[in-house]
Amino acid sequence: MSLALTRRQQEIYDYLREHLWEFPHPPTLDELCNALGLSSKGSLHKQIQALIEAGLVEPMNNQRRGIRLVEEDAELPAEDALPMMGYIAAGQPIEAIDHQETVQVPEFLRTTRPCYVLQVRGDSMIDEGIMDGDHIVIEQRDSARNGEIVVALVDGSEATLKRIEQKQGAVILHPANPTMEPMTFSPDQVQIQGILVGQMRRYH
Amino acid sequence: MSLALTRRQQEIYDYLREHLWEFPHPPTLDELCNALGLSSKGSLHKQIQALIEAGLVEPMNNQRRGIRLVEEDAELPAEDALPMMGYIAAGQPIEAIDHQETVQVPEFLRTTRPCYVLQVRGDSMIDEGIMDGDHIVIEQRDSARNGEIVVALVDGSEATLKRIEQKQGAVILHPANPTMEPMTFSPDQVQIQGILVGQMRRYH
DNA sequence: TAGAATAGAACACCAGGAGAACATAAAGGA
DNA sequence: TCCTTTATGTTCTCCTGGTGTTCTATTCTA
Repeated sequence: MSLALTRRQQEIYDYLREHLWEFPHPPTLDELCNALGLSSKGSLHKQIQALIEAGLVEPMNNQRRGIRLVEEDAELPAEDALPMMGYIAAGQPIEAIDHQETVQVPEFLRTTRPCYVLQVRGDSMIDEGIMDGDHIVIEQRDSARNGEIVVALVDGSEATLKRIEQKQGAVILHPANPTMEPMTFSPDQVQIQGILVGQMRRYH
Repeated sequence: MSLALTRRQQEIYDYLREHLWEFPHPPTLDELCNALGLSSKGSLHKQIQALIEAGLVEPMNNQRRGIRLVEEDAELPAEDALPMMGYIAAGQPIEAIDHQETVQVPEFLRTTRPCYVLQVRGDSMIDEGIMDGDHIVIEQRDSARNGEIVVALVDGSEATLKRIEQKQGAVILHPANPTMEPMTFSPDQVQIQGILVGQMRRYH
């Protein structure tokens, strides 16, 4: 298979892959025409037909609202996927997500030890360039060196992402946000769950 | 097959291998002429024809789908690798790196269009959470919507990473650093080279 | 001097678009 | 149950411009 697509066919296919999910129902030809700036569904139908013959779109035999992409068959074995554990917001427990989810993480953003991914909520680390919505890669560990950014569980309930400073008999957690104050705890109040090793953000 | 290439044919082939990926679609003869500084597609066609006969370029028999290289079924280091083009520091040309280098980029940090990776030098976008040393993923484009963060070439020499605002007859580039001022240019001073679609940082 | 490369014009060809007409399925209504 | 309406997919034809192809004359270069 895999006939060579013309440029326009490629464009339309790209568009479908990018925007198809936005439609509440699979779109009609007219709706797609509208979205693509065409004024003749006949023309679009011809293009779609080509994509069907190329095996990229499921054939729709007179079905209505029948435009669907064929399943990306191969679930990538995803050698480079790490589990997405949930959301971390300063001062709250990590909010786990129910269904198993994974996130692709390039090799250089992780370590050789077990890692997992969290998504950040809130701006408590904004001065470190970690923003609301960022994905962060955490290496699983129960101890840290001073100056590392850690996921810490305070009093067994609140999870936070903070820079850590450990002294004799005290643990100080420094947020990276000028509107927040460092907080001091006794070592047995603070349980380290991992340290920050990578961060990713998408802009689109 | 495997006729000896003339010098010019070799040059063109080298160019294709190096720059073909930059085109959003396989380029037409006219586009390639433009890119190569030729003014006659007839001439280019003869050269391309020779490359086709040598088995290096996919034949296009009156089909209009642009110039494609035949599949180098060889290497392709990783499906998810993008070329690392060099360093970008506000106010300086992009510093290209000589040797070919690639960076692993997870799928959700890029788009379906051609992308590449730069490494940031300096703090000009620090309020956007983009810090010195970060890897950024750029989608190759020559236009942008207002509010997008772009790689812009100013006066043909200085490259910067800034949020763009385009008005009638003026382009304003907003740095995300309180110590720097927005700068206004005329549209023909500013050439957009791509838009920011992803960002990565390592902490170890 | 011969082959390579370029410019430029002219040509051939079809992808892609518009739009109309038709076919068919879903939804109602009587 | 049958007919009508409506929404939507399908199939046409026609046309245009973009795009590949071919040719010839000219310049470049070894």
